[in-house]
Amino acid sequence: MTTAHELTKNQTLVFNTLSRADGPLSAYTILDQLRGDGFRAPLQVYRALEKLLDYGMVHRLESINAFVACAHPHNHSHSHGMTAFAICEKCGQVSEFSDDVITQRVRQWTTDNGFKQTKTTIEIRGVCAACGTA
Amino acid sequence: MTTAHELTKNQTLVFNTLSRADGPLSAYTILDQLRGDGFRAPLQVYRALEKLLDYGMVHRLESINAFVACAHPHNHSHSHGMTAFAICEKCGQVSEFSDDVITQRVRQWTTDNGFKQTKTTIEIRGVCAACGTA
DNA sequence: TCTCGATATGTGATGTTATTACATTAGTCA
DNA sequence: TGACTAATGTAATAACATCACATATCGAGA
Repeated sequence: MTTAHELTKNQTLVFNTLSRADGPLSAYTILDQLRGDGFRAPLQVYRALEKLLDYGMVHRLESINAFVACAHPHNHSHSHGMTAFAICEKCGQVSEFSDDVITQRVRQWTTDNGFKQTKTTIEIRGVCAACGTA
Repeated sequence: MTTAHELTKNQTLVFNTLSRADGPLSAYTILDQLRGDGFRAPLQVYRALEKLLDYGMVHRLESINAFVACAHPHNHSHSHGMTAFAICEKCGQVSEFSDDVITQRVRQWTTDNGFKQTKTTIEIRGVCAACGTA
């Protein structure tokens, strides 16, 4: 299951950019950071992101149109659980967590309602502890 | 508590458009539907939506950049739990529900982590019962 | 080796979503 | 009236994402 994916050149560049960043980046920010490496067009970024999302190495934050490297790189122990994100609106930091009870309750609802789930987004917006006390 | 908000002309037009729709609409779709009523620019829609979101009469679906009239018109009191949405990718129908356990678990995490939550998004993408059996 | 097919890449144009900036209008109230 | 506030009108632009088409790269057979 946990295959180590061979990344292509562009995928590697995009993934490294996200890994080095200390918060989520938009596709266009990634593009700008990779101009020096020959990137010229948005599609180069979006295509790489698509694969990285497939591989589970990157997450998309729907509520801010941004992307972030997965916080649990080689640990897929939570891979059948849904991942939730807490996004600080002050500093931009994202905390990733997974809660079995939430996963369970969502599954409960989908089962009860015959809904075939493909992807679930859970994003909490607010102010993180560090920014809240500052 | 549940104040009936006086809606302005544009807010009323936008809200009625969303209410009549049998699924979520994008801001630009709303705009097109209201051209006959004098709407000319996106901002007219976005400004109305902003207020309607404030009033809790409309929800924004982050994962599809669209808006939908609240399914529970009367008691929109914020003290109730977080609202989750199941969005069918076949027919576009949205089911709105609220789960106390999920609300509880999210609050638990935010409390434990000193995160001051302002807004939470829970969106399930997939195929609804009707489309799944069809 | 050559050719085929699959995958990856390059590039410009276009489509879609959202905001900024500034002008105008309408209602409230001292 | 005048001054203040909320709502509206409009153009331009910013931000996010995809389409269409050309080219390149690489591995599996003939």
